[in-house]
Amino acid sequence: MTVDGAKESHGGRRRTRRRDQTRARLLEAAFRVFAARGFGRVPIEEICAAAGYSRGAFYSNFATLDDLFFALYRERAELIARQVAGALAGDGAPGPDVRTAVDRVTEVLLLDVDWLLVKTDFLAYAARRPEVARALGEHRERLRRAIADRLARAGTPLPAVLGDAGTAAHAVVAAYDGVTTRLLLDKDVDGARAWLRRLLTALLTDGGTGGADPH
Amino acid sequence: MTVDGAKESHGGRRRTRRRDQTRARLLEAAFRVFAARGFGRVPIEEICAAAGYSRGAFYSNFATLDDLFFALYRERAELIARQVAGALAGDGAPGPDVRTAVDRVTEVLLLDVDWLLVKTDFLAYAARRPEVARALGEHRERLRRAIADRLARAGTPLPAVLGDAGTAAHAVVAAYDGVTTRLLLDKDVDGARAWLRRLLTALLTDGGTGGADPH
DNA sequence: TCCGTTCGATACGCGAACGTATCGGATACA
DNA sequence: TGTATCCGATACGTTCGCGTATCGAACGGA
Repeated sequence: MTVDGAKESHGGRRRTRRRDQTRARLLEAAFRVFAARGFGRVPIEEICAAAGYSRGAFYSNFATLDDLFFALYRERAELIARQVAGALAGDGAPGPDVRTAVDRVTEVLLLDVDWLLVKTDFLAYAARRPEVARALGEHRERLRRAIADRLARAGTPLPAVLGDAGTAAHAVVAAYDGVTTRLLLDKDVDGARAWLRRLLTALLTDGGTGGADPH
Repeated sequence: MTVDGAKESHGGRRRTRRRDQTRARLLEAAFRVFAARGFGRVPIEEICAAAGYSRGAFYSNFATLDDLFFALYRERAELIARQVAGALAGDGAPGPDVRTAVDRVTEVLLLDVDWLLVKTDFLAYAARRPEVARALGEHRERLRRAIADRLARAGTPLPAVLGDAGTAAHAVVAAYDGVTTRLLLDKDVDGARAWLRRLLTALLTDGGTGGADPH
């Protein structure tokens, strides 16, 4: 066993400064490389090279490439989740209606195409590994809950087809995922953002001006 | 150049029966293997083994693994597109309102999780290759057009937020993509289908019973 | 400043997968 | 039925990437 840095359960580690830095640099480089080439087509050495290290550094910090990938996803996903939650929580002033929430979320999400690329790889990865799928599912659930809370707090009533705030939150996530797919193909971030806003508006408010009654 | 079967521009090929069969079998096997393990983690030999052939057969029919992957996607996508178009065109009797169309599409789509897996891989693949992205984009456009036509033919007016039928078709595709993501994680096909129907209903009809007016 | 620990670079052996070249058997066509 | 052609199996050599073992250097604590 050369690898022990992968386990963080270590009680009395002594050196940490340099190690943490290399680990962080490896993760950062991995993000770039994965985004550019796709997970699964990336040899370990390429990441090390991008980070300015040798394979020795990698094996000292991670057990396997999957390990690194998982850690990378976890780290970034956590970051995004905090951003979204923050944007949703800290939008007190303008009034708690749904539209402002939509605007907030739309601004925060869909910023970084590279992240969407990596996220898609991770989805494909997780979809074939029940364990990972569960972890990813839980993470998404946390996000959904934040959205549901925000929607519940809103004054505007939701369309009946969607039902409660929880269901509506699911819809929001689905819209986000849907827009992601399109964005990955045309790379038009601004367009995607506008389109997401439109979708969310259509979902979360009664169509309004549209046409006559249903039926 | 051992490979020439990859190019179909060949004017006077002489043998075709056996060749077509092995090609088909290779594609079929590739589908299974890709679905199970994911493109990018699959050695050529594994596909050949699953098809009951040796590497020689592969190299005689395809230039590279990417080649096969692309051909595979193309074939299956064409199939699905025809199914969807068929379902949309051949629903004359029950009346041309949007709800029946939604039901039709919902039944046809989301049948095969394996296909969704491969499709996701292909998305990640295409997102990094402008050429492929364009091809995939065109394919999706054709699908969208079929949906838009059907929507335009429908009696029911669409919500104003979505605007014309073309935009609404975009929304339909987005919903489909969104539901796909969820389905890949929880593998609940029936749930996904019900959820897709709900989403589409919410998108394509004015919420109806929901709440008061917007503003 | 000195020392013990740890980190990461280098060197090594190994196995996997690749792509080509060759060859025997199968196949369409006369 | 004969035969020229094609197809796919087998047998290479090579390259790539992996994981381990070893060692010098960096670092933190006294």
